[in-house]
Order: sequence, then structure tokens, then C-alpha cells
Amino acid sequence: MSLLHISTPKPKDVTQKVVDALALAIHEHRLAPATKLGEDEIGEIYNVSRTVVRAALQSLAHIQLVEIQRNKGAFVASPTPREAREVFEARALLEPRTARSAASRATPNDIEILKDHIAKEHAALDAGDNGRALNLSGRFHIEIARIADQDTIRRFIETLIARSSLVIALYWRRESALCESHAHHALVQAIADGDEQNAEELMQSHLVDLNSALDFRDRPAQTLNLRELLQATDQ
Amino acid sequence: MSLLHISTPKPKDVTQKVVDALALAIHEHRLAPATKLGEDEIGEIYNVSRTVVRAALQSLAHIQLVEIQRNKGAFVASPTPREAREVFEARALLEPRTARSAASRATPNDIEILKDHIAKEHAALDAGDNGRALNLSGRFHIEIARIADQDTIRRFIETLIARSSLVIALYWRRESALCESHAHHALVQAIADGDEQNAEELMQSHLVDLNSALDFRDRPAQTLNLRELLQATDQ
DNA sequence: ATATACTTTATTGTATACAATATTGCTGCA
DNA sequence: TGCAGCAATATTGTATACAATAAAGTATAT
Repeated sequence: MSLLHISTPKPKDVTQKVVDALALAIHEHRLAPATKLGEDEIGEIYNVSRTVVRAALQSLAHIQLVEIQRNKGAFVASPTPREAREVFEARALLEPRTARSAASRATPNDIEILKDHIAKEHAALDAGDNGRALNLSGRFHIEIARIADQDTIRRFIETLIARSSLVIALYWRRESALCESHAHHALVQAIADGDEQNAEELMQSHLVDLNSALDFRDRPAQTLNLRELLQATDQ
Repeated sequence: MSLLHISTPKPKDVTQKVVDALALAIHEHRLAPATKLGEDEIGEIYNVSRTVVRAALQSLAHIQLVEIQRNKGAFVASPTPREAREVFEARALLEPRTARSAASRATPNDIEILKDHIAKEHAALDAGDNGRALNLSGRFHIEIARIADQDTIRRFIETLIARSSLVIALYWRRESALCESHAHHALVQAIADGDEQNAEELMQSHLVDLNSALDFRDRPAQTLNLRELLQATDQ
């Protein structure tokens, strides 16, 4: 009798698979904000019942990647300018300290992982796969939170990164590279050197840079309320 | 035909009612950490189907008030000492800044609401209803986050307050008052005066005080792993 | 008496069926 | 033509039924 199983043949959590698939599609901007996510439709796509689709959608709603309106259904979330601002304000509050903490704890292996992320991000950009590059860029930030070894704050940051993806989809104005990978590279160097102060400051300025590449002014950003908006303003 | 309904007779969101009822029971320490939450049992109590019970439990699991183990069921969460520490570290990171922000924004009405909270907390303590007092004490902190007018951070703080309730259930050592209401009173004063610096510092020291009333050392805290623990150490 | 294998029971995971609500399309009338 | 009201359709909310898994109990063999 074997007490240890090397491989886990079927750890199948069907719901989680649907959650991951939808989240990835949103992160890579294949699903645009305000897209309707019908239960039957998704169920047919993934060959699961509405039961698990609903569970997946509720899970995504909790991290505010989708919005569920009672008796109306689920839609890809569409952050308002205000919500978008808040997301980056929260990141500015959490991530610099987290980067500092990561700098004080990172192992050589951690540094390798970070460098690997950057390399993959470059590859995706070179391949013209902006969606994948954006996703990897976000995961870079999450990886730093993991290294900081604070699960609670890491979870918060994960939700903020996820929502950032939607914010970028709606409010990004620059055409150039998503995250200046220069910033990420410098950050890794500071973390590798254990330079806490520098890591914190670099993360802070990196977030300022990101924020400055967003334009919250004009975009309506709530296709969800389209009908109401049109009714209100008429025209 | 009336287009406007003054009262909303049945905005019934059954799932939310179950969520609220369970959350309240946990906050007031009527449900102890690690308590099994069987789906049929809860469904019978609230006269709803397992479908809505499952949705409610998943919702509570997301804010880590309950833990769901696949094929095992849902249990009231039982934070480890490490998780408990993290909760208060995260609060220390978020709440002082939030208190500062609240001080810069609070209206006279907001101050009234805060004072009302303190009064109710006193009343509950005098009545010997510690569970209710603890819940009100937590809601005081959430109210400050609401005044700060940052929805995203407020949501984070709400989950931290909720988990704090479990941490207190497991690791509280003092017999005396839960939150020294003196601290809350001083905080309200600073916010009312718009004294941002003082509000931030008072919140910080208040959290330090709370933390110092916890003892993370000895408590096993994971009744869930009881069997595994006994198998490991044998004896 | 203990341990092991098998059987039985209870509980959760998933799918389906039915009820409630919203949306859409039609019909008739001004 | 345009709009109001009703009918038809589609979609979500909830309950129930069935499948899969874990837990508990029982019997048998050593």
C-alpha cells in the first residue's frame, strides 16, 4: 500500500477550472468589460451544469471581476473612473510595503522566478501577445506579494491586480509597453540585493507611472447602464 | 398603476439573509471556530434549500469566515496563530491611513453615527452581552472606513474585522473590556476635530493595544486537524 | 482482542426540473 | 406611425433528484 501519491490523478475541482478560464479570458482582454455572461452559454462551452457556472460566477463576483445583477445575470465588471482610481490608491497603499518585505525575505530561487516572469513577459510582447503580457505583468506583482510571505495581504493584492486588468482595458491611453519592463527589472535587482528602502521606493514610483498612463476623465465606462444613460441624456 | 413603490415589500435575497445570519452568529461568538456547518442542517433551520445554503457558505468562505473542505463540508474558520497575526498586521497597514482620511472628510452626521455606535456598545457591555458589544466594536471600525469614502479599502477592512472576531474568540486573554471604549471615544474626537495626524496615530496605537491583548503562543487553534495532529505526535 | 476488508450510512458534488422574473414581440387602437 | 397593453420567449432563482465520496459500522480471520 502506498501512503504517498506522487501525482494527483484527479483533483478535479470543476468550478475552479471554470473560474480560472473566465478569469484568464478577462485578464487577457478577450472578454471585454460589460460583456454578458449567460449561464447556459458558459455551461455549454465548458460542458458543465448551470450549478457550477453559477458558483464560478459568484466566485468571480466576489473579487469584483464580474458583477451580478439580480434576475438580470452576470456581466464582466466595468469599473467606474472612481472605482478605477480606488484600485490604484489601494495598490499604492499595499504594494510598496510588500515590496520592502519581499526584499527582506527573497531567496535566490525567488529571484529566479521573478526573472523568469520578466523573460516570459518580454517574449509575449515580442510575439505581439499583449493580453498574455499584461497577465504576466500582473502575476509579477502577485509573485512579489507571495515572496513577502503575507497571505492575507497577498489575497488583497491579487484582487487589485485582477481589477487593474479591467481598469487598463477601459482607461489605458498609451500605446507603448504595458509595464515598462525596466521598472520591473530594477525592482528585481533591489529585491535581490535586499535593499528594502529601494524596493519600496521603486514599487511606489512604478505604481505612480502606471497611474499616470491612465486617463479617468472622459470614458463613460459603464456600458452596463447604457440604456439608462441613453434614456437620461436622450440626444 | 403606481410606478413608485414607497416600501420594498420583498427585495428578498434569501442567500444574503442566510449569510448575514451566519456571519452575525460567528461575530457574536455563538458559533465557535471549527464548528461543522452541515448543509441540510442549516437549510432546515432557515427553511431554504441546500442550493442557497451552499451559495451562502461559499460567500462566507470567500471572506474566510468559514473554510470549505472538498467532500468534507464547511466549518467555521479557525485561524492559526500565523493567520491571526497577519490579520492584525494588515489592519495596522490599512486602518491608520483610513482613520486619517475619515478625519479629513467626516460630516457632523458621521460623528453622530460614530457616537451612536459607542453608546450602543456601552449599553451592550452594561447588559453583559459581550457578543453584541464585540460586534458593535467591529462595526465602529467599519464605519470609519465608510466615512473615509474608499469602497475598495473598506471592503478589505470589513473582511479583516470579520476575521478579527474569530481571532479574538481564539486568542483573547484579557477578561476586561473588549475595546477600551476610551480609545474609540478619543478617536471620534480627533475625527470630529478634523485632526488627521491625531486620528491616524490614535488608530495605530489602538490597534497596538488590541494586538497586545492577544496571546498567539500556546493555543492549538486548529481543531480541524485534530486527527492529523494526534496521528503525527501519537502518544 | 485486534486488525482488515467489506457493507452500510451519511454528506457533499453535480445535474436537472420547476417557479419567478425580465425581456421581447405582437396586436390593436388612437 | 406610434404607443399601450398583453402574449410569448428567454433567463435567472430555487428546489429536488441522482451520483460520488467519505465516514461509520460490522463481521471475519488471525
